[in-house]
Amino acid sequence: MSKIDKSLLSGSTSMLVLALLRESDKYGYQMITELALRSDNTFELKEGTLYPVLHALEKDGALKSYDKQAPNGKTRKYYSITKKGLELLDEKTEQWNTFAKAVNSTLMVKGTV
Amino acid sequence: MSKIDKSLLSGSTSMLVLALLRESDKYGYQMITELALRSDNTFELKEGTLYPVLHALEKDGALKSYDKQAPNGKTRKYYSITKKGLELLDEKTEQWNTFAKAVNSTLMVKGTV
DNA sequence: TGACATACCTCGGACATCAAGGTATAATCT
DNA sequence: AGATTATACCTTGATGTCCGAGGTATGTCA
Repeated sequence: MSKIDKSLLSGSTSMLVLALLRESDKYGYQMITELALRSDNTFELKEGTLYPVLHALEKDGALKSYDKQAPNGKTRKYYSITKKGLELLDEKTEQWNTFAKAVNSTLMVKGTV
Repeated sequence: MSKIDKSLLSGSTSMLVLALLRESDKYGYQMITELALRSDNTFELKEGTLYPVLHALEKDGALKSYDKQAPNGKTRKYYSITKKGLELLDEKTEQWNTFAKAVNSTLMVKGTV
């Protein structure tokens, strides 16, 4: 439903990807559809955004990839999160919580609570 | 304290500015110090970011500005939020809530509560 | 006098997002 | 059989945001 300003997404994309992979290994295309599904289409992550992010995370050692044949014959590139990736996720989650709290308290300047 | 990834801020800057101005008219320099204070230094809005944002919001009709002499002799440029700005703030706030909810639900994929 | 705080501003680089394009295979529709 | 759609990967170029670094100017304080 609700389309949100894409710029809000900025910086949180890699966090969301890491969060998805903490659950289980996934391949790129799957992450896009899953994110859209779970967020009720709030996130419509684009391929042009995701793939570079995945490559960067892998280069940083936060992810590892392996190819796997799908039942339909297509080759899928699965990603799994590493120990380093889990640590990065923790960091980013903490930052997110701090950020969200600060935004909310700023938005409520009217003291309306 | 906690420095957060500046990219998280992306897109929310104008929302925060509008929120501050909903409370009362303020001048640029003041917004920077107030935001830092209120957010416990989570937001360290830079001048190079703020001033262009203010100019853009004014150009869009969301803000109006007027000069006012400060007791210390310096001329301050105060901004006040317009009806259009209030509507914009409502929009952005709603988007923010949607976004934050979606992020949180994605982060909790483990079902850990 | 020099240093610092206040108060405004702009420019250029760095980075993230995404539209648009590309490649290739398989399934489905006409 | 041919066309379209879905799956699945990728890159490039344009755009937009943020900020470091610089500039201007006034007032205060040592």
